[in-house]
Amino acid sequence: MLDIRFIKDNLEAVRQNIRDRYMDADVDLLISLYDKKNALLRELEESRRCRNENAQAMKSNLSKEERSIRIEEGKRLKETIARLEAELQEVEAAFAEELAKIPNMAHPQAPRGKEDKDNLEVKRVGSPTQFSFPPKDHVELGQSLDILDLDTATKVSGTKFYYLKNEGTILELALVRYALDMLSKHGFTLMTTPDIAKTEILEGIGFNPRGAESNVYTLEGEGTCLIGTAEITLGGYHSDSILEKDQLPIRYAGLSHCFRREAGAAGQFSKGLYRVHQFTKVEMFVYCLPEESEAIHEELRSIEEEIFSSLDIPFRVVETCTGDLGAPAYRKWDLEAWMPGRNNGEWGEITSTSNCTDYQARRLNVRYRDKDGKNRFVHMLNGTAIACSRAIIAILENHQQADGSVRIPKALVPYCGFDLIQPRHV
RNA sequence: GGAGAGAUGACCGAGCGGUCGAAGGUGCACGAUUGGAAGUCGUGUGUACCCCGAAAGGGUACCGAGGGUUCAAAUCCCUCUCUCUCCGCCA
Repeated sequence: MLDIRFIKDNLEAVRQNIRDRYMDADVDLLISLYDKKNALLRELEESRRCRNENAQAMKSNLSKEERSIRIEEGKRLKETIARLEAELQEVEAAFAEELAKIPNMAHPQAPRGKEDKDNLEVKRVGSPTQFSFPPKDHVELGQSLDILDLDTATKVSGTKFYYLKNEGTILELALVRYALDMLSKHGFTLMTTPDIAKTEILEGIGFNPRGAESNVYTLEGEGTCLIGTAEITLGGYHSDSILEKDQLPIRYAGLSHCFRREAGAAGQFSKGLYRVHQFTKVEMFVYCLPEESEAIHEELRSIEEEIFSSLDIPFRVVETCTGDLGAPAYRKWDLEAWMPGRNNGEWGEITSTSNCTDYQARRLNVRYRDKDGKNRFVHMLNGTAIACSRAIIAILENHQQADGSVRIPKALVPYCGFDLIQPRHV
């Protein structure tokens, strides 16, 4: 969330930002709730002050009559306070709800636009793979290599689930280990995180677990959810704490499963492994000082580039437009890999890195102590190292050969223990 | 899952209806003493929100969390969470 005082001081900028993001939030309602809340708070505090004064006065020796007058006064105040407290609670809840709808401010350079087609290509590494034969898509390849089983997963678990088999299983583990080794070299602390988190943590990160369009699986009667990304568990790790300034930046690499409902995703490209309900991901997460977050954001992007360059996968980098940023992000870059099997060759998102500045830290209450002794909110950033399912698509489709086999990228061979996957079915 | 013990400020630890934002100690900061250091002495030392303001200042809340009793709760009652010990179960 944003700081209400920042909003008050920058009303027009906040309104413009909401328009730029094509979001639905009512700043004027928010401000009127804030003013109402404060008026009630003042009234309540005044009543409490009277109550304390009254109680204080009763410590001394009083006559019977005086004492009973005081007690009556106390009873009256008690009722007033109870009434005001109930009213305040209501207004505060409404205020919090509106405040949560206000998105983070956007980086001045973020392209203004509504949808992903308005994203700005900023860089290309490699060029779309050329084939001397008609390339297959990863679903076909996965079946002929006998490393992927979608049909049985549909029977057992439903659509958008999958089994990895044989070399597919190894390939996923190899990707995980490869990413973890690389992040370890870059100074990240490795973690395997829970796959479940409390609703309040989800909300702090900026997810809305409830509501019809929610992408989150909630667990019945638990107040918990299946996580959609380890960003949640890594961002919640230091909630309600004050970090030492000299321990920043903190870099975590989190391995977790990710669960997404993907309800209403029918119209979007969803063949095979691209849009699934469960996948495995290694996520980068950084807590840092405000003044270093922009540089660290670049660092996260360059690590993502390093990973996919070293896997010999052609990709481009796009800067996400305002309408596609999502509420918590100040700035976001996506890496899109070339996917030869997708609509006869298309770019498809494989990673994403966001600088969320202090938007998440404010709600999760993650601070550090500054030189002047003041507690300030940290900046929080996240980025995908490897999302296994999509990385597997990119590897299979780009590294397929005329005989139907798939070459394992050199960097991954030591992790796989094989350099080629050969067809089992014809 | 069952039985018991506990949760107080940066830390240790007292308090067990009104004199408690909270004794005492440790730590930390500043000052004095010293050639310097140790030591000693003195002073200060939480967070959040609201009001006012140039600054100073004032108010409210916070003693694991939530609810209750009372004119008044760290203190009494209820519920929950967490930690520790023992038992059970288990990968």
